[in-house]
Amino acid sequence: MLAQHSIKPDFGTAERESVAAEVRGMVDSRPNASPCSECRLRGLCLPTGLSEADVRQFSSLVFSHRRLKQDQALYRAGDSCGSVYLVRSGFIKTVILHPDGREQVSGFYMAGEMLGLDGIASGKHASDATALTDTDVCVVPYDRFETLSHEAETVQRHLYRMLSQEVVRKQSMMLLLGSLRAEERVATFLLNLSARLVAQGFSASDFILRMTRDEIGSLLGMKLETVSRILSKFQKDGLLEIEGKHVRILNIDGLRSMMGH
Amino acid sequence: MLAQHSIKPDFGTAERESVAAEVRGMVDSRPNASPCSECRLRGLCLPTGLSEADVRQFSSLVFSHRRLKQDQALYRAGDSCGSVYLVRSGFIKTVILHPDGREQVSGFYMAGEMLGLDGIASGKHASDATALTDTDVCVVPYDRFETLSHEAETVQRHLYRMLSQEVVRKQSMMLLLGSLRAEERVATFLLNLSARLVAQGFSASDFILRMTRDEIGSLLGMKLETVSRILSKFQKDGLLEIEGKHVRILNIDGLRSMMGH
DNA sequence: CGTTGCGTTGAATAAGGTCAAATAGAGTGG
DNA sequence: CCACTCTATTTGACCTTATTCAACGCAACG
Repeated sequence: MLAQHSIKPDFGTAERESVAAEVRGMVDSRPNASPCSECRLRGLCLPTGLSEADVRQFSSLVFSHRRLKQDQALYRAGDSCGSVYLVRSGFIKTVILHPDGREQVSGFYMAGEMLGLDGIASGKHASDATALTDTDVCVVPYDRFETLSHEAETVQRHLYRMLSQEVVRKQSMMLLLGSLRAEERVATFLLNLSARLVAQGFSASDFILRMTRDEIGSLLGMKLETVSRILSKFQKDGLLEIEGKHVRILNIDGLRSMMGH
Repeated sequence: MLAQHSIKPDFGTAERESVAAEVRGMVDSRPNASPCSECRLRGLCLPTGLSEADVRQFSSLVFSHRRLKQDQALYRAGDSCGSVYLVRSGFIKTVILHPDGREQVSGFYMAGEMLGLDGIASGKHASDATALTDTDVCVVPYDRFETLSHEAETVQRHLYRMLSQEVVRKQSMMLLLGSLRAEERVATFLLNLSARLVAQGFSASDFILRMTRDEIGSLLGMKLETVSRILSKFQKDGLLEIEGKHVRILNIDGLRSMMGH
């Protein structure tokens, strides 16, 4: 019932300051080092079919890059929010807080994925974002989206799409949390993770979990023991091999069939 | 385990056609009858502090109005989506579908609230939207948002905000579904409904549920029997009176204290 | 009136949570 | 390099919560 993800005691308070605040304070400390046109993730975070001019305009939106060490916060709930973020490399989790102190992982974000979209509505972030591994993000102040949009319709539409896509994703999570049983949730989670890793050119069947059982359980609305038991069961059933955080899917169709009834 | 909200057998196939398709076919059958500047919901669906010119521009976005009878669909999952909708009066539920046939209510929408935002990403609606009562909506083709945005930054920003707000709402639902117990969920639901009714000028403590126990349960990730039992318990505990769909909250603080352990 | 959908309630059951113990691993300081 | 510490993970036994199954009441409606 208590907060599950307590702050590591070995962080000094300075270290715990969220980076977002830091970034907002900067004028232009890190001009766009590598333009989007040369980024290997271009196909992931930019819409396909952009003209060179469009890409240049999008590139101009990227205010700076930001490096996070493992366990460092990108932003915290309540921080004033002027930017959205694109993950370049690494892994980030976002966590929502219930007034009574309970908290829940609301998403994991990997290369090419955009986060921070929940902060636009109120100007304050509605969740914490924390790096699960050393992570590199592009910082995109969204007022630039708004002003640039006058010139670049394609870029503007892209943000609309990203926002809508996030609604769709959260909606699927609602379905998962409200209608699927524990085994179905875990199978869905693994296959979703696998598919997203494939989009980055990694193996669909052999990967490392960057989060703990507790964090997986928190996202899926179940206890860590349940996650562990289900992973063990999947292994016993020959669907996958799991050794700590290393997953190898042995029977992807079998796993798929666990997703629905 | 089967689909819970089966189509009423007394609907003919023509009747079941979603209205969205119909609307898209129209050129301009119902020019904006009542401009936004005169709408009593202006404070709800428009950002405050808009200039008269801004309001006029927003008003020009509203393509047409649409009247739905109870149980009629506004759109269905898979329908191609060119508009978002603002509820003028009445009550709409949206339902997400799992590939295996299960379905779940993803939201209820009342006057002043915007729906259909999940369709922007892919150009196809990701859910069904069905009227729970006779309902009147404003149809806002969002390509107009995109083109008009060139002139009206405020209006454009408004859509960003609405989209982001929807992300926040879905996120709160994730927290509810993943971390709250059944009683907490029902209490949260009732108080949320109450607050939204207040925004429309209705009583906070005395209102009619426009949805069935099954639909409430579906939104909250529990069975209709559980909803019924919990409402009865709340009544027994003197928190509220319930008689069918008529709710009267007797102890709003008591109910609030049910939300968080 | 019979039918049908909605709601309530009770009893039995199953799914997942809680508690506890044991093990494995990673990182630390000596 | 080793002992120590801390955290993550696994697994078992038991318990709680919500689901399932079933019966029944009620109101609307053809």
